[in-house]
Amino acid sequence: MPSAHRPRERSLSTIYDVARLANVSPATVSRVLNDRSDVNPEMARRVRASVEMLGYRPNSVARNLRRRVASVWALIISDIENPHFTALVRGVEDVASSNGYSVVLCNSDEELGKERSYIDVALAERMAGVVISPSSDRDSAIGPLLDAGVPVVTIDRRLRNSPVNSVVVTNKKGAQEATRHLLDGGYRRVACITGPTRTTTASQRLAGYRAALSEAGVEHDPSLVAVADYKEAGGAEATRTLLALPEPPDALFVANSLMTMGALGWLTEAGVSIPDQVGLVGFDDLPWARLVHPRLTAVAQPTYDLGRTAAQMLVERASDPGSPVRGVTLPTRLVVRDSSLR
Amino acid sequence: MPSAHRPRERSLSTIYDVARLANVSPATVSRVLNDRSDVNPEMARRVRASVEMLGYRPNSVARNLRRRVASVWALIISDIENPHFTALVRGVEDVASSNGYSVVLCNSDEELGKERSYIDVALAERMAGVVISPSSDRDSAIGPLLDAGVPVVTIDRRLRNSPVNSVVVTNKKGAQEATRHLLDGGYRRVACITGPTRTTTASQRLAGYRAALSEAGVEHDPSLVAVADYKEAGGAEATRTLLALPEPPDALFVANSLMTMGALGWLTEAGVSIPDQVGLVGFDDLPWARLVHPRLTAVAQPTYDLGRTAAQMLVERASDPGSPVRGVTLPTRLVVRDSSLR
DNA sequence: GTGAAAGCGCTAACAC
DNA sequence: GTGTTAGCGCTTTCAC
Repeated sequence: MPSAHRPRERSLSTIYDVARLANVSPATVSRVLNDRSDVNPEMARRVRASVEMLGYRPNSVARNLRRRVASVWALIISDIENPHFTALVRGVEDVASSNGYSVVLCNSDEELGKERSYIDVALAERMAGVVISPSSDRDSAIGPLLDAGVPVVTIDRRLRNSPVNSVVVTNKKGAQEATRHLLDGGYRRVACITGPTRTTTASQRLAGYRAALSEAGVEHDPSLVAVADYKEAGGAEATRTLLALPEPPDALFVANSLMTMGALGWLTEAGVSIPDQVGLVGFDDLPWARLVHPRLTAVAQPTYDLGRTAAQMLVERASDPGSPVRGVTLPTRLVVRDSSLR
Repeated sequence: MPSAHRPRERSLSTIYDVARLANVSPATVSRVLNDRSDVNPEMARRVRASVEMLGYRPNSVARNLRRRVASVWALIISDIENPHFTALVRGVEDVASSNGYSVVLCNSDEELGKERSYIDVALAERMAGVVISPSSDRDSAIGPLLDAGVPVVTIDRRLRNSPVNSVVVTNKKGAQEATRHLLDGGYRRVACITGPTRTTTASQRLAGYRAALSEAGVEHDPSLVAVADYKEAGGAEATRTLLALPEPPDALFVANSLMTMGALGWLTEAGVSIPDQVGLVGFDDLPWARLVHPRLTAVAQPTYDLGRTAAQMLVERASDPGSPVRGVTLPTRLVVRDSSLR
């Protein structure tokens, strides 16, 4: 990792330049810039004029060093190409900006190494808070953040053994309803394609699938469970494997939208008719779910609220670091369309 | 904008703590941490052991203040929910990380105000570079970045009147091919739904559409051009308006994928048959384009390369600030599927 | 090769 | 109210 970091060429003006031009002390400039009331209006006017004239922009690096904390949050999501995660962003951003914070996004790509390096960045840059969808329920390295007293909230997924706030959805229940819906529709061999089992969403959705089977008195066939990577290609590959089974499934419950897209693509190209030969239900409802053929039945999640709630918990935690750890669970809703109705 | 920023509770160890424990000077610790060769191996060993023991993490804020530049890039994209922009991210990230930089994403949401505030953040945090898809070709406020000597590259879109590197695709040519394809297929009244005209992509794609019409000797009917917002709802609304025309179009060229999705959704719900009653071609090819019904004809873009190239130009610019301003244009490719073939 | 010391630009005591 | 001053944690001359 070469780092060709070199200082800037032109130098920006500092608070001292402004102070000199306005004929006041740097402290007064600082007071004006931070909207502190106890400044003579005439001085304040002069300061603002000087700021304008010099095109002065405060150096947050110096400010953060002095204040010991930046006014930026990191939002570390596990897959930038998954629309579910990008939809969360707005909810977080809205709450952040109304509380005076900026949000920077970091894409961990389901890789613990990248996740860790972004946690390092957040810590090293002294960011004011971190919202993270952890790539692993055990190995995510948020310890240093907690040690440093940085407010942390996990979103979409939980952490085991870590005392942090979290916002998730009813993963098990949603998966159970989806699977039950397939069984109720007369499908007999329902398979499940889930995600990396080190994520709580994957394990909970799998648990919901299993619960629906036993509730219906259907014997659980382990060969009908495939573990993939939450990505499109993984979903396609898992579908191929499942359909190649001696006794292939007649329905698929797929644990996220990208894998559902993969499954749908593979089935379509293989000429498997949906919902007749194979029924299909995915977790995550997205705009294109009603545009594909057949229109997809899916478990819808309140993504904006997920983001909003996580952000609110972060604000709460920042203002009262001693507040008890909470876990919020938001409801999912099964949206029935054509892919599961034969 | 309240800002409830308060200092951290627990305090992290500093370079002085490490120095004391290792029985060396802070300068030596700094040398070890920055991999400078001229340090006694035994001392280096002691330093590393102390770092380990204390769980010491360098404070980048202090480091950046001293070095006058951070090792982070800002990637300011205009719509986090547009898969085209999220696909760019990987290309930028890969090049960044192999050059020792981290990337933080900022979502400007096509709003100049948000864009400006993220530019402020990038500047205030002394970030090492900025890759931006400007929300406006004239009013984007990158001036302060250039004044400060921050390397800037625009991606996907260009800026008029600003001497900055840029990476774009053959917008006009791609749009022209798409429109020509519709005309060649026998469609006579081809409409165009474009994006905010203050973006170079929207104006170039519109220009390509017009070029194809005149090339084919088709008279240009201004009522067949709709300007929308590059978002799904806007595409649906524009489609509704166009189809309500006394002489409605028999084909649509739509300037981005989200609006194409909106158009497809509206047409489907209105019972308009594609491609028979109305032909449809979109700009941007996405995974779901082949899964929808009918399968979408689209102009494909080399998104990963777009990101990669922009990042490479940023590296180049950082190492040689005096290098001439360049504009790179990458090729698009028309992918013909069912939505345009009757 | 190593350490002492200055200083990056800001904020917050503290003195007036 | 306003100014003086110290210091946030690091890097980097400059002596040795």
